[in-house]
Amino acid sequence: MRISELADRVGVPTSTVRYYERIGLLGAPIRTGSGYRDYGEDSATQLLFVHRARRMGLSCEQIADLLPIWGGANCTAAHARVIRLIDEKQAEIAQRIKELGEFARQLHDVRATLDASAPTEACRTDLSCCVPSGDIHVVPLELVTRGANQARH
Amino acid sequence: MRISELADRVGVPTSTVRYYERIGLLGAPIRTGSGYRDYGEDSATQLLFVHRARRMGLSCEQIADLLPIWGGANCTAAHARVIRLIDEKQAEIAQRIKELGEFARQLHDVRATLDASAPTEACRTDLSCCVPSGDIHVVPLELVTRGANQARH
DNA sequence: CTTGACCTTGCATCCGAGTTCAAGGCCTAC
DNA sequence: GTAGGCCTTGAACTCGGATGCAAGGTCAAG
Repeated sequence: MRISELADRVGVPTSTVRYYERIGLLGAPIRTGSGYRDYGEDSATQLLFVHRARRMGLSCEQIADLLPIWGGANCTAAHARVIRLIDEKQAEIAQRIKELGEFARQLHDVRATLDASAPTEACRTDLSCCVPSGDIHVVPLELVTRGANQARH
Repeated sequence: MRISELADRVGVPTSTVRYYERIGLLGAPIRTGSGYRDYGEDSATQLLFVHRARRMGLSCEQIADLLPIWGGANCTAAHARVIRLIDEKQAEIAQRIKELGEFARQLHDVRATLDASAPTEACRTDLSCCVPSGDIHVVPLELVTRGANQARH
């Protein structure tokens, strides 16, 4: 398939596809006789992975670290290293989720205060909600998600 | 307190403090006779909030949207708008948490495969783990966190 | 055989979020 | 009173992650 079809399927501009190829996040595809890039299904799968990973907040460099998993090159040597990388990424993700949960709880508290009190009174809540004293407990995911659903309907 | 003390307490460089003032994330403080910035406790509290929010992945623009909560200016008029903003932020956060959870699950699957199989065999797992077919279920937070703990010990 | 949509390359530009620099003023200790 | 450390400003610079542009090649329809 040509570059625009690939780009459309994954939902990125063609300029981004070329950029990812340039920085090594997407392998160079074969070319047609006239020099056009010609992609297969594997490219779509990989590009989708890269695109998703970017949306999760991983940097291009971090994604490049993860890609050898599917590269196949230098496979045996890379095995232990790749496992360690995955563990690190998972720890990072867990940390991010935890902090996001805390932040959501803070916002939830502010909202509750605003909701319950007269406008004029609520405005001077003085940031104390932002600097929680004592231990912070992780918000149960379902609680956060429920808040989101309320917001949408 | 002077700028370097404020910056040290919150853990950002002074250049960042001036930058936040410039783009409106931190109010301009009073000045000493000689023109030095002179901050009070409120500034420290607000700067801490901004710094935390940045670390959660909110953009400066998003943070600027949230700040009126504590601004006090134009209070009554802003009340409903601020509640809506909080709901939106919570929805965004919930979405981020959900996607991060999905991504963590994918990594978890890849890791399990690598762990269980011979290196040479695992290397050709062909990305199918990245494009889950069917519905994706949110990873329970505790599961993700457990993975992180395993990684650390 | 032309029109219009698509493709190629390299290079320049943009954006957010800071960081660094230059040129100079303040302040405290010695 | 001068050295060294902190402060001021505005402007320029950095960096990651793209995006856009110019100048030209390809290709299918009419």
